[in-house]
Amino acid sequence: MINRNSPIPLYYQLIQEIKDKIESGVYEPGDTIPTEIELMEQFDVSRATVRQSILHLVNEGYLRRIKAKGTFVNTRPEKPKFIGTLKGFAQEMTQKGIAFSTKVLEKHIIPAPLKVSEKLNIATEDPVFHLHRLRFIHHEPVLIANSFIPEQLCRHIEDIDFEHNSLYDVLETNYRITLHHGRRDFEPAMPLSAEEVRLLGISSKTPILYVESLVYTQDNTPVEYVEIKMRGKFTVDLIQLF
Amino acid sequence: MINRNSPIPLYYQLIQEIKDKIESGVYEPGDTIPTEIELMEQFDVSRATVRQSILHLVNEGYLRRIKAKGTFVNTRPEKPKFIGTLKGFAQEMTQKGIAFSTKVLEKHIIPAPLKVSEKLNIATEDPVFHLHRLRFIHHEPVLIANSFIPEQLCRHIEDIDFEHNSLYDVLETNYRITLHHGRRDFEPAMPLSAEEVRLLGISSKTPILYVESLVYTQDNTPVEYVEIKMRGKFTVDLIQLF
DNA sequence: CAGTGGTCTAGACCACGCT
DNA sequence: GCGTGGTCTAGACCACTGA
Repeated sequence: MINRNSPIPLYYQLIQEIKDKIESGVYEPGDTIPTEIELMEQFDVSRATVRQSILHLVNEGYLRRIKAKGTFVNTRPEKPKFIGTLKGFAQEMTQKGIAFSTKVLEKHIIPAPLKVSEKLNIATEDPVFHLHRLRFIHHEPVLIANSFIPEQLCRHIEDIDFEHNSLYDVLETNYRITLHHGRRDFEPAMPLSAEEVRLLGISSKTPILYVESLVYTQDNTPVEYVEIKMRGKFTVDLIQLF
Repeated sequence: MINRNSPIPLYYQLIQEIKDKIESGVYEPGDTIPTEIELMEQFDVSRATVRQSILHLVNEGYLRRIKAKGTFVNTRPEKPKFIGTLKGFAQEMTQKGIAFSTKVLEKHIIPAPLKVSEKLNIATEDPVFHLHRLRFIHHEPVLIANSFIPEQLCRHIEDIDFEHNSLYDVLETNYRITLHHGRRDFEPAMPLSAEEVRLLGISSKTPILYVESLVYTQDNTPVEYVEIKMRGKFTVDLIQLF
């Protein structure tokens, strides 16, 4: 079951083995999985390796450990309540048949600022591609996006015309980078700079929506970190306390 | 700096050391911390112990590691955007000067159901105290709460009168359990059972607010898992896309 | 008392970034 | 080529649970 000649680390293979058995129902929620000793023998690896695998799965919420009792299977973590699709602005608009356009404000390789380097898990000052765009719907400015991509993943991307090409298309087509998953954080905010107010054509007292997004490839490499500021209004009916 | 006679594990002492230096600014965001080898020598522990400490801090977002480059300090994670206070219903109401009352529907030690055992990090079927309450404001039923607490933490709690005592007060006063932090998840829902509809005096088509809450002591021991269903309405002005 | 997970040590080899 | 973190081994002792 475990292949020692594979370039895939043993602990990672073991994670997959256990995950598979959980997802396929061999191990059911509430069951204990085999003890560390048993797993050592089954897969002929050291205890430290077994522990590395198990602790990883505990961190991901698949398992919980109780001292002197065993390692228990959790119910599959529910999907996040609000799942968005991993679409870019262009895709979204095209799909809805909405006319849009893009103006590129900035397009350079720069040394990664601290915050960006943290998000992309690279060293501060490592080169990143910075793409700063203003996007329009029906000729109305609605959205400012600041994207950052490690330059290592996309050499010479700064030569591409992003007024007529979508970023996600370019990543997929030119660099064979397929985005796999990601996370977006939404937060209401007030415009921070006069430039934002000017670009979006709003008053400095208009609240905007601030979105931070980080997307990854299948193997969990961070690809794009993007900060979006957009205007508009949105009403949600929530439920209330009193 | 590290005390080998302390009952506190070495790796945990080391975590505190590093965290302190981050929080006090000795290590600044973007800096590298000492290498694993250097930390081994500084604190005279093995590399595995150093790694255990560092990986813990990576998991908590304090550090990030970049192979062949080093271990970097992240900017302090911002506080969650919406911080609530860790108050119970009774405290909240008293503070606002609102008249409220409580009816206990159920009060027993039971074997922990699967979901509860996972939340409280105990084994399924381990004994837990189950408290099922209906709470009123101005004699109107508004809230159903199902609380679960590991029985090990609160022996004989089932003998206490919870119509005139608040749960959090009892935990603090009788059991010396001080709640330290927690998390609440809010979610709109429809009433699931006829009982809920009846108890809350609502129609089965009225949406309700479903809240899951898990609170911990300072040392991260889960104390109370509670599921709340409440009625009411709530309007939030969010910002909107288009 | 045996078995579990929790902690810890002292080694080893590797891939990778830098210079 | 040197130094970094990444992976891995083969031991050890402990505290706690449950029979």
